[in-house]
Amino acid sequence: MPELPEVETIRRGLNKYVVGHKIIDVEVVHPGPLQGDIKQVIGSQVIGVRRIGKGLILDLSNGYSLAIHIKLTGQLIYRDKKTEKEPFSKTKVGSIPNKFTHVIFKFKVQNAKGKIASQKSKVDAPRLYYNDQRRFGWIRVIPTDKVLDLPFFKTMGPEPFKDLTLEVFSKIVKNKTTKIKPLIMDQTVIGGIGNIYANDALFKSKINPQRPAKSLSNQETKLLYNSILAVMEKSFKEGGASELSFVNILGQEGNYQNHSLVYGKAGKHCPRGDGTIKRITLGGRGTFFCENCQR
DNA sequence: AGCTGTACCTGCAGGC
DNA sequence: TGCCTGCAGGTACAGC
Repeated sequence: MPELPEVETIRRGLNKYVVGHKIIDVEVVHPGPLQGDIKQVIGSQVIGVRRIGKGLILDLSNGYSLAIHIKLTGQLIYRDKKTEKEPFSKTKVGSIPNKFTHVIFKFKVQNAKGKIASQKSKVDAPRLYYNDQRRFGWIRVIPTDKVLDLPFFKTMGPEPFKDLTLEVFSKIVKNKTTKIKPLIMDQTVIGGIGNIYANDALFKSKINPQRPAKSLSNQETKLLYNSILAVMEKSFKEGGASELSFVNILGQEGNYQNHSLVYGKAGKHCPRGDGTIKRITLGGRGTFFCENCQR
């Protein structure tokens, strides 16, 4: 499901296909996810795309930004003349647009010299489709200089591959009585880790998810830190995890779910030894681990 | 302050 | 077959 590697995969896709485009129209099929005045974005150019934790920010030339959170089942799918023949997932997308399409952004393309290329009609315009099956996601239209004041971004913790160094991670873990799995999934503590990678990183580190954070030895802390990076790097290579509805910018599935270590594998044989993967609930979330080798 | 439980939403799996 | 229930998840928030 969408965690740091999935959202980063989408960010890279937006950077490749959407940055530089001018928004000429926005079709609102269902206004549910929208907050703020969406008309505000029409006529502006997409000048950059950022990711903060599991959130995305499209910065526009008119001083506004689109802050987007796809939560569990959101999708951002780009289509234009060049990409319309690319195959996309039949099971996760089906057709474009579909009954889960809430908002459609329509663009003019900018050429290498910075000129806006001519577009015959809005019908042929390149498009970005925002789909969301469970409607948990949101799109906020907000002045760029106010984006980081949104509580979700303002409280975001340090992130793997950015400012979450081993030293920072060690300080987070040290002295905390909280159970280690809910702790690393708390976005205000560390940005970007969700259920799949928390489960797999703890399995890789042979640490029981119920352990109080402060019970981890220095060696275990380092091992967990490296495991978080390792499972996420693996996921980047696999194009993300399409456990639920995740697809990339072209509507294609990732493959990490076929390589996950323990997530969703209750009752299955432990991939490392003689144990069986057990499922418990921790912090209200499904937690998968091997009692035999995670201690 | 920090924790737990629940709401949000809807497709799907499982039970009868 | 088909209805019904419960479950999944990231985040926000109420309540202890």
